[in-house]
Amino acid sequence: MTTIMVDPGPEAPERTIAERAYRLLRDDIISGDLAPGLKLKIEMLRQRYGLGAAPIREALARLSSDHLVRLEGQRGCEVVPMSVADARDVGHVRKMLEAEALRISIANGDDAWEADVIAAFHRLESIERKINQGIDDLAEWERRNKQFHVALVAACDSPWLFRLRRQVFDQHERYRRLSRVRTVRTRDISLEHRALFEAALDRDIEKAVTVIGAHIQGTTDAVSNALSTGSKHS
Amino acid sequence: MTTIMVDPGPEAPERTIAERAYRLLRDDIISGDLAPGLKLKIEMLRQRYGLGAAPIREALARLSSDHLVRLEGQRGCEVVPMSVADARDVGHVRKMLEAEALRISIANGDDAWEADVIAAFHRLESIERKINQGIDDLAEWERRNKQFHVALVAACDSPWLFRLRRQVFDQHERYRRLSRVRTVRTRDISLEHRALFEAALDRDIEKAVTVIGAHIQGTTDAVSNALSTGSKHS
DNA sequence: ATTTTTAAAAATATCGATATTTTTATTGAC
DNA sequence: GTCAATAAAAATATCGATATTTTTAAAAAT
Repeated sequence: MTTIMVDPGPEAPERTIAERAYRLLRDDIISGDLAPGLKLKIEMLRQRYGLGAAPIREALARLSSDHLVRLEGQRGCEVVPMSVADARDVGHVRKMLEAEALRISIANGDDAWEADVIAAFHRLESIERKINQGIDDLAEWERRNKQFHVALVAACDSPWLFRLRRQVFDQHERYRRLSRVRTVRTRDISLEHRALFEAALDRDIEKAVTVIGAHIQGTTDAVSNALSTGSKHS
Repeated sequence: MTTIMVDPGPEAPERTIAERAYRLLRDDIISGDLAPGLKLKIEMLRQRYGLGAAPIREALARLSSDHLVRLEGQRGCEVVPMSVADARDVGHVRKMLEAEALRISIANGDDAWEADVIAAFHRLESIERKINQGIDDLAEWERRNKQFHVALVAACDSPWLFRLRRQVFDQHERYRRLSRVRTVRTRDISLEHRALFEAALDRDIEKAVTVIGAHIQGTTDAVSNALSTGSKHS
């Protein structure tokens, strides 16, 4: 077992209320339950989560450095707004980070890494099959999709690359979720995942990088289409 | 004037005590006044800065997402430790981010950008001359060095790239400062800066990317030498 | 009918106090 | 003398209250 231990990221066990608040807010912002641009009033959040003001404030401070929340001097804070331009920017940067992380991971990955990738892929495939049959569990798909992508880069022995990749992945996820509400699924993402999976296990770095690039670009395009067409109504 | 407006980053005008605390702590961590690994006790910080506990806690929360401070559940927090491995990792990622940002910036930069780069370069050169003559103002050098590097990538129209670049630059700066205490200056950094400056104004993207890569690698090597030789004593 | 002033309401940022948890020190057992 | 259990001290996390600032609403003036 050589698969590298990377720091737990924001997913450590919750020892304090502040951590809990951080997780809750984070999830709700990424999922869109707290809409982009929404003013985050402390009292409102207190009621929503049943937590005290102090832990919530701390959580908001952390989220501001994650660029999910915007602090504004003496006038509270808001969920970071979303835009087509930002979606493209996030896509571009994510492409770069994923590509580099994937390069390193494929070069370093050992047996345990392969096993994890295989497992994650199968879990993802099985839910994608269900979804194609009409059974709708997007939340679970989101989870497994994330796990698959994490598994691919898990052997990247660069904590910094890993961290930044994660941050930008989350940003991208927010766009994916925002646009999925409005869009019809047109491309076959399962196919892209399979291509990615096979390239990774073949240790074909250039192929894998090309595929992940196309994959991310595809998502980015879908997102910016959905956003620019569907932004007036709704 | 096309030079792109990028968000102020963590350098907005200070409207609250929490922001002030953030800035103070941040500067002290990057400069090394608060040593790597140091336990940050609230009472200690209260005394040090003459601020209340609540704003300090908020600042620490923000810094934890910047990865300058490590929160640890129910047992306070500490300045993120430093290591040779981390220095190399930071160097590697910084190289990648600076290169890409520089590519975009050189491609986009207009007259105003050129003017700013020229100005920043001259400011940096003049202090480097002074330092070579023995006049020691490292703090000012650090400031101008940072400004020069910012000027180079100022026309990078990718807020995300800009933001991540800045974060990693700060991390790298912490290592530079830590190691400068112990090291004799051996390479001629002014020369590297001049090469970078000229390549940028010539719009020679590949050259500029090569030079910045070597520049960062040089710093990284100096840092990891200083750290691995001088780590026992001191 | 705007715009400006003034007053009221709301929301934020901060403080001081307290309950909990962790760390340190002490005692007692083997 | 080392280890475990216990007690004291220290430090953290959280709450409730308050002072400040911003926003909203109302009144007055041009």
